[in-house]
Amino acid sequence: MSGSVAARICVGLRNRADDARGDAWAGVWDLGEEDRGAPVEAEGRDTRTAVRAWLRLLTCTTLIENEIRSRLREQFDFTLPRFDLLAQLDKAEDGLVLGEASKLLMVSAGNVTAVVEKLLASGYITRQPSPTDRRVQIIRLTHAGRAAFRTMAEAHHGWVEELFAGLSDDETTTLTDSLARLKRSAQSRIEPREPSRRRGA
Amino acid sequence: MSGSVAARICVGLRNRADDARGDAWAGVWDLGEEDRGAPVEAEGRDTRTAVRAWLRLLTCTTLIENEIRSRLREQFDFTLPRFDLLAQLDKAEDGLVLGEASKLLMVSAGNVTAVVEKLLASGYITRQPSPTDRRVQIIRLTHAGRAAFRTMAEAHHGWVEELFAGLSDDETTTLTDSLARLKRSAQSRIEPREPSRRRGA
DNA sequence: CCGGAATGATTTAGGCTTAAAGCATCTTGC
DNA sequence: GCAAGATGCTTTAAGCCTAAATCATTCCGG
Repeated sequence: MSGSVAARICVGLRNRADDARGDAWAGVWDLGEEDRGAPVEAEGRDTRTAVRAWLRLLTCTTLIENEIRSRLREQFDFTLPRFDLLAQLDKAEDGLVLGEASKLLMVSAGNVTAVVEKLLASGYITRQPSPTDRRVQIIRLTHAGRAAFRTMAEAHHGWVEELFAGLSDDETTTLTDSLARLKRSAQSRIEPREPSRRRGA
Repeated sequence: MSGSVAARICVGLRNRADDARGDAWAGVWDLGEEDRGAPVEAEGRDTRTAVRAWLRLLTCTTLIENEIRSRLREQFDFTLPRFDLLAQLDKAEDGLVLGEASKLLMVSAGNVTAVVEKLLASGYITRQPSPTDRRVQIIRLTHAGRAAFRTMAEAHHGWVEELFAGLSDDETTTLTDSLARLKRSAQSRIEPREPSRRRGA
């Protein structure tokens, strides 16, 4: 996510804009009572509920992602996109086709090309064309890449546990289940986007 | 989020890397049984549970964020970071100091400067130094900016509801509450980062 | 008052990200 | 065979994002 956060409430504090890291967060959560033309429907089906959930989802993710990105940079001088790609490769026993990586990471194909270039330069992966289809490029972890990833992954694991430590196991599991349903909900409502036709349609 | 997703399972499909949009998602969710040196602790306190939750959180957010970004671009030719900044300004009755915007959006100060520049160019906001402190810059919505934001926000609202439509109100509310606790958990474990001292300490 | 420190914003260098265009290769229908 | 289209990757232009350096201003202790 190159995270970005939409729409939270927090007015003012004009003459002392600091201490936001401490307590200004407190009031940030309520959606206030502005009702910018989003009418409550007759039967009372939520309007606002979903938006509130989305904003919290986005804030949590951005918060945690920024922290992980920052620790990864400070402790390993490594970037999150590269780590993410290594993670995918660590799980794919016989390497990944670039297009697969693009889908798994939910980023564009051009982006994968760029990140791969960096990882090649550091010697963490290899890239070779498929023997059966010369359009296809297959990337694989090197030994050095796997070792580096394992080290970072262990730290990463610990960081995540630390950041989630305020939630019980049950609560975490419940959250995970809700998110699975949310993912299905969103996924089913996103029509597969056409890959940009050349001419005509 | 400049979204980026770490560590999911999904091996193979070497010779037909398509259809990932349909069903390849199905298996993507399990964390498999690789136990890369992350030992289950004696008393059975979770290890893995938190990481699984984090990965789902990240995937859900990236999925939804990408979709919203894409619709915003297609339907309004607008970017998400700019929309997010307008959203903050729409809620701040008497404008925002740049530093406040930076904290609310959880992005760096330099980034805010860049996005502000763009919004100034489109005439959606104004920027003026504070009368009491000439270091401080205050940004405000113009009428055009507010109108444009309200139009986009209404669409945005609808998109979010649509994407969450598979969850009941109760489930959505529960999710929101869990995320509030998660945010507190993470927040309390992130030490405020020093703003880079000049010389020495 | 004055100098050092803190604060707020901008600039800079580097990296990630996308959409769209382009190139190479493969597939398909005939 | 072969042309038309599909597919896989790379390139390009533009924009987002960060950390660190820099500049301007304010604050504070003396």
